[in-house]
Amino acid sequence: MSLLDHPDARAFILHWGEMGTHWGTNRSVAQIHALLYLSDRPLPADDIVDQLRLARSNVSTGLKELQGYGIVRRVHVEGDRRDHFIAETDLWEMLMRISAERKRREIDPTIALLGELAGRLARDDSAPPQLRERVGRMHEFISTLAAWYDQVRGLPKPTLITLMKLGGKVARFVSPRPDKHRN
Amino acid sequence: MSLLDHPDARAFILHWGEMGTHWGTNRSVAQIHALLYLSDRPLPADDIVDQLRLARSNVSTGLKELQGYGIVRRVHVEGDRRDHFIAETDLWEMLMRISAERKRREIDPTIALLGELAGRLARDDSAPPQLRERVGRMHEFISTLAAWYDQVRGLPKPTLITLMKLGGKVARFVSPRPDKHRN
DNA sequence: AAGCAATTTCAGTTTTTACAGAATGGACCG
DNA sequence: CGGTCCATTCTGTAAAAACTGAAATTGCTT
Repeated sequence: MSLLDHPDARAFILHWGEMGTHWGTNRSVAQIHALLYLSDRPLPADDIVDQLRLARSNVSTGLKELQGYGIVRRVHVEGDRRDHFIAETDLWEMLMRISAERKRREIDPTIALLGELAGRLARDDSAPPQLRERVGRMHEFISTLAAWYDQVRGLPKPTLITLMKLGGKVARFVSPRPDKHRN
Repeated sequence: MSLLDHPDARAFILHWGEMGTHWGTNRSVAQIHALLYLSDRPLPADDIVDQLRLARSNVSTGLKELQGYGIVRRVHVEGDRRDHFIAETDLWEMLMRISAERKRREIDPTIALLGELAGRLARDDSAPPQLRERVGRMHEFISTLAAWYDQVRGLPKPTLITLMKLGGKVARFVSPRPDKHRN
């Protein structure tokens, strides 16, 4: 008896798949992830094929991608030769891993490029001034965000959760005198 | 003389366009945005067409989308009947608007759906226990993130910038005793 | 080391998305 | 009002992405 027989599980998986298409993967990958997230036991690729009606090859690729993000892992199941897969169920962990990986793949190279452009423009007298300024600001801005992310990411999970629950109240701790920095 | 004649401007726009494809819009929209961001004066749609070599219709659609995110606005230019457009140059503002809009369009409906599913599952005795639990957790998790976002978003910009620069040091303010909450 | 089961890779197809050009709509001017 | 200038919407096409099924590879098992 399959999870997908339950209409709410089905709704979850369909929605998750749709979300995927807006957030950087394709439907299949997100659906595979959703299915594994809901499953209470490791699933072999074939089960995923059956439940989601995808081609075997597609599932293989999807699993590889999910493993690349570190949110799915292969496990061995007693008495079965086939690989089985389980999803990370700690949602903090999941979020952290996805964001770390996307930063690595997309943000870091962007920062590198912006740094290069900003550097060159700073020395280029013929460059339009607003070009120099705007590229420079973009570089600085994204670098600042990235640095913040790296630091916060390093905090212990319980601290993060506490901070999160604090919400806007963290503002109490910063001096009410705004600095003059402008981004 | 066009911005795109400058190789660094060109590189910026091309890269930004590429980023767009990974972060929820298409290349054209992101390129239009990049061009406006770099421009020191309001541009009419025709100029965008000429510089980026896009169809007029495409530029029209792209501008509409960017205005939908609130990061581009129409301005009137003295003695010219045509609409002109400028991009938000405050990057904080830009980030805030994009994230607020995406939350509104994608996250909020997801929370609503998850709430519905979680509610129904809680009452459904026949539901597999891990299904109930996992959907419930996902709902709780995303709701918490969203609430955090809404609160932080409301803080004055200078406070946000200060907090950001503090980075991991904010952790100093939270008691080192971890709570037992698990997400 | 041959045979089998499972997985991955690859080439071709389908589906989806982005785009151009044509057609339509609307404001302003004479 | 009729014409011109812009902007937008619509429709078919081109480009890109996702997916399939077949072939190739890996690696276990005897």
